[in-house]
Amino acid sequence: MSRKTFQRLALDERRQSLMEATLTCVARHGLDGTTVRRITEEAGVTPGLVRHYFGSKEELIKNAYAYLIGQLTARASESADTGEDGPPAAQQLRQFLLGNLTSPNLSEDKVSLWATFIGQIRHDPFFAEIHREGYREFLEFLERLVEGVLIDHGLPHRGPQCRRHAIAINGLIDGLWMEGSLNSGLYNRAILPDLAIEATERLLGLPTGALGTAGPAPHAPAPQLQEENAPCAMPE
Amino acid sequence: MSRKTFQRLALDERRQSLMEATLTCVARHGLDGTTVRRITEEAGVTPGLVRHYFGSKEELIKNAYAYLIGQLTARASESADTGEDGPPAAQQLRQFLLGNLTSPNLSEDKVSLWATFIGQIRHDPFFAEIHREGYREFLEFLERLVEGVLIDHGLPHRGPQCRRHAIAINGLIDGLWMEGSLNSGLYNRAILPDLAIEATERLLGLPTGALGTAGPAPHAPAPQLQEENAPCAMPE
DNA sequence: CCATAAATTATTCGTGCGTATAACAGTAAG
DNA sequence: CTTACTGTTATACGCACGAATAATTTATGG
Repeated sequence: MSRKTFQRLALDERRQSLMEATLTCVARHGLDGTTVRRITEEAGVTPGLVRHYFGSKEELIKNAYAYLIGQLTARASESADTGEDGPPAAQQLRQFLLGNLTSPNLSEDKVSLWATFIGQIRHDPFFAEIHREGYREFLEFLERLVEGVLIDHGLPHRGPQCRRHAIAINGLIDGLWMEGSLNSGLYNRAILPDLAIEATERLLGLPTGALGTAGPAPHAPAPQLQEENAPCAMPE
Repeated sequence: MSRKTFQRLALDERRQSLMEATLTCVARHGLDGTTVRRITEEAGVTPGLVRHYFGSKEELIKNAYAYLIGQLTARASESADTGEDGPPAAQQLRQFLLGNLTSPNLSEDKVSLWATFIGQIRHDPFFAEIHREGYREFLEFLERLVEGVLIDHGLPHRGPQCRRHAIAINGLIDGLWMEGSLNSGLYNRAILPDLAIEATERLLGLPTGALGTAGPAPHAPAPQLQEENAPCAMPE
């Protein structure tokens, strides 16, 4: 009987690989079905490595959650690129909405992971802190976009008003993202981007079409009603 | 050493007691921290009863989830009483929004439970079905309220339009409910009812105040900013 | 008041878990 | 080529879990 051959990976690579395997397991089997043995099998290593790199299973899971939230918020923010001379605020906001309500962020895996961890907030302050930070970042980013759009349209844009708008739009995005990702089959999820854009226009008191209601993007064909981007594990 | 004395309970009482103990455990310790021993200790009985009444732990948890969703949707619908000669549609919609964004539905325990079970939808069709049914009921109820309000204001109220509005408002409610219940501390959750009412007015194109923006209810004093309805287990 | 059935407890069993430890192997420096 | 280091594997331990079974108590009906 020979010993398993193995590769030595750089510290960060191995850690990342284990965290991603953890997320895959949680998405696939839930937190209760996520065992050290399964995680390490998914990552192609042996259980001992969890202790070596993270000290305990619990610590690994916490790190994996922080890793996930980092991905989600980063991707959401990047979808609307706010450079020095970037696109006008309206288009940034539009892209932000689109980025949150289309693949890959609109995914059953992601919402499943997200919900599972939300359920932990109550019992562990660490999860609460990570969530809180991610939410704050999301909200402040959205608030800035809203302010820009209001200014461009000559609408009142005092701080508290922008914040209220951001809270409402954020709620709208969250709710649509969840139900859309879960895809109960009560409506075609492809209608969500347009629906959110139109709703945001009304919430902000913008004229219809101010955010470019028609179609998914300036260029790119209208999406056929794809079922689910099926074999999408938990990529980078 | 004497044997524990016990009470014989009616079938439904015992089942309900076990389901409530299960929800308490899941809210407090998460699904992974919910064991048969803990559940039955919470209910004041011995582990054998789970097998006796539900066959297995898994079956008990599924029943508890269905029980929870039944409570949530029932309470949400009842908050806006739609009787034969009930209040006008606007006030019903207003009460519906209030009912979802104030205690007891706005609760960290409830959202924690809800999220935990959402995380199971992906791996078990039973959970998916329960969720789907609850969501459908919620959405259709909301759609009817929206239609009533639009009619009263002489606005267009074709079916597809009502549905789109209902989807958006439902998303708004869900999102605000979640973040409000989690109470990240980024804003006072007491602003949510007003915020939601104002946002709904804008979404539907109603004149400001059409849903009675000011104050929480026709009669009843404005709520002081209570922190959390603290020792609130998981009552009926 | 007794007999019968059902509800509940007490105890046991096997399994899979997280973790700890020791042996091994890939890597890099001298 | 050798040596030291550490990433990695292999194995074992103790414990808590879900489930099953047997024993006992409560309630019910004649």
